[in-house]
Amino acid sequence: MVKRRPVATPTLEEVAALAGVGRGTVSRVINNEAGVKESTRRAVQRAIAELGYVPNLAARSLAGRRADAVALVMTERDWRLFGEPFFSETVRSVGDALTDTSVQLLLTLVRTDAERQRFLEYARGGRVDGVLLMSVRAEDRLPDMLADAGLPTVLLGRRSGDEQVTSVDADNVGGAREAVAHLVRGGRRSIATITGPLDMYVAQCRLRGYRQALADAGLPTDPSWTVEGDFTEASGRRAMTELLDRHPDVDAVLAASDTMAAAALSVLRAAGRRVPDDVAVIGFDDFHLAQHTDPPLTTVRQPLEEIGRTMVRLLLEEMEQPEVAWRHVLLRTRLVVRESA
Amino acid sequence: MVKRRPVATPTLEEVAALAGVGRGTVSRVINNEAGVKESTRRAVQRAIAELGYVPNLAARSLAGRRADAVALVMTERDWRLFGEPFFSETVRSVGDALTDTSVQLLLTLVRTDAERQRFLEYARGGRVDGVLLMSVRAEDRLPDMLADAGLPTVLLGRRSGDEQVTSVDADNVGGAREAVAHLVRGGRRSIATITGPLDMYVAQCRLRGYRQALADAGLPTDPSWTVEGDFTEASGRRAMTELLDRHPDVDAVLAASDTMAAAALSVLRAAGRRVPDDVAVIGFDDFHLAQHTDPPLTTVRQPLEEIGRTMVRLLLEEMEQPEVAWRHVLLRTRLVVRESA
DNA sequence: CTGAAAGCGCTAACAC
DNA sequence: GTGTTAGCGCTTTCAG
Repeated sequence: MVKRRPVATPTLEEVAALAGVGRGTVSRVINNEAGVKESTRRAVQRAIAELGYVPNLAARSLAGRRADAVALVMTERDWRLFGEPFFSETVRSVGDALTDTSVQLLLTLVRTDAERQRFLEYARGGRVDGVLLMSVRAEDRLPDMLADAGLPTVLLGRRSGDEQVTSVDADNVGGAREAVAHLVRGGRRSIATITGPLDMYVAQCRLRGYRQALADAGLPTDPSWTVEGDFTEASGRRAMTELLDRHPDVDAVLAASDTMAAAALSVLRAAGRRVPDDVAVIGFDDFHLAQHTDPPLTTVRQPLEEIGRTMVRLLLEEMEQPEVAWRHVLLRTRLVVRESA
Repeated sequence: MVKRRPVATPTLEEVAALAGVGRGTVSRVINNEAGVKESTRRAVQRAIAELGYVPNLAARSLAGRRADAVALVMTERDWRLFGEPFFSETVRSVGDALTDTSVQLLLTLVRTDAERQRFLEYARGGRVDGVLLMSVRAEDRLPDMLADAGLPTVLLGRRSGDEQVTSVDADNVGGAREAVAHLVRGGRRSIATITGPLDMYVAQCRLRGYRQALADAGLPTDPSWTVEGDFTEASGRRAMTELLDRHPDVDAVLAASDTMAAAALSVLRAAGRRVPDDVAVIGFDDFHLAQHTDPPLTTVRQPLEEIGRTMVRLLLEEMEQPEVAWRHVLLRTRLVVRESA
């Protein structure tokens, strides 16, 4: 019924006194260091249990100069993706990759300038040993500020072609290229693409892959076969309508997101086209497609689990041995074929 | 191209030296304390800027005994709700409520026992000044352990009728009661309910409200009109099918979740019932209903924004002035009528 | 209004 | 193996 007053936390020194040893020894025990006689270790542990001792992390940080925590920053854009599998799966895999360490994962929301500033002080203030950032806007300097402050920093995706901060990304160029090559092999020749917002590097890459594949196949790349979308349902509809208008003979579409692929699909069907017999549609990932279309479309799948794992690996590496330069890791996508195109 | 080595962070002392003042003065300036001559304040700020000084938060915590951060814990159950508006809206409102403070919000995942233990050490170690917990399982002792450790702790929802930790909850009893009263006013007499898992307090409350309303109206409460679900689509279908089987004359259903309400709706329609003319359906919240049904059903809406705001308020209050006892706040729900039942 | 000094609780280096 | 000691960088009295 009555809440206990914040009990004065016992200190390491009190533990040492009770156990009849020095502070150093207690420190060694709680940090699981080797070189402590088994009997004394036991005595210390008993004292710890008896006192209900919990190490003061601020003191540990101050003396040991590390926080044993990393932050995963979600910016405004991510926030709207909160429910997206792409997002939650990545977070999950990051958590999984950290599960066997003593590193606490902290998710932080950075939506406003005030939050951004607060986080910057938090991170530069040493409360975390490293920072993971998701889908940062091209013009966002936060990653640079963190990296410049000497904090190990890893991005999911790159902001541009000459990203200066360590990053992990799916091989979007390769993925798009492979998808289009698949279409070509299936006999398609009139292949259009609905891109993402072209001020985003990921969208540029996917478009580049599309173009490369066409070039590889000796097919022309007329700009009229490319329509820019913004990853949303609405933009996908608009783009597909536009494409049908320009090129009634289109026989395949590469969409830069699953949402736009689904939208394209429904526009095509409404227009009386049969998918995939008449027109083939390929999107990136298929979280939404899996729910909204029947049958599911062929997709370029990103290795989300591996992305999270790799981000953590790079971060931990940089934490224990500061790298002089940034690194970029590209992970291969996988083409999941669900139709006989 | 080359990452700068972690620059040795300047300390408060260096700032003091450069500004030609004592450390105490610098401390007062960075903490915006009154009682510093304007000219010296300016001098200090110049030195801070020149050196790029950032306070070491570990040292500040150690000396000042506070972390300026609070954690919002997501347990396994929440995680599956990651994409749920109920979840993301609550997190958002918590973030908003904290936006004008200097308190950093940290979202933490607690899925496994290892993560749970790690978080406990993190929190008890003083890295946060308070903890918010979402939808904790009835048997979960984490909140008690935190509260016992003297940490201000606020729950979203209660684990049982005699919750011993401060909590904020929607008035589920009142909400269900109001919904059923509305049905009764509309002339319904054969009112069934699909409950949530009855080992969850929230489900018990909603069932109680249903029963109270029937009693209020002088209607009998036969157990055969109550079927237990688990908030999911599948359980809603099963329950509705069962109800139709038992009571073909059912003319209204109160479902303890929007998902189950949507499921009930589709089962009813498949059975040839007209909704709401023939059978009225009311659910709690309507994030899913809004997408999946047409027309949307009448719903009992929870004040999510207010819930987050209130949780933060209580937490901050307890942080600045430790309460002796826990408190519970119940927030009124709102019945959103979308049909002429 | 401001400087000096005493810790906050821990780690790590160094003796024994 | 284990005790001792010197800080880590800041807040907070307490003088002045």
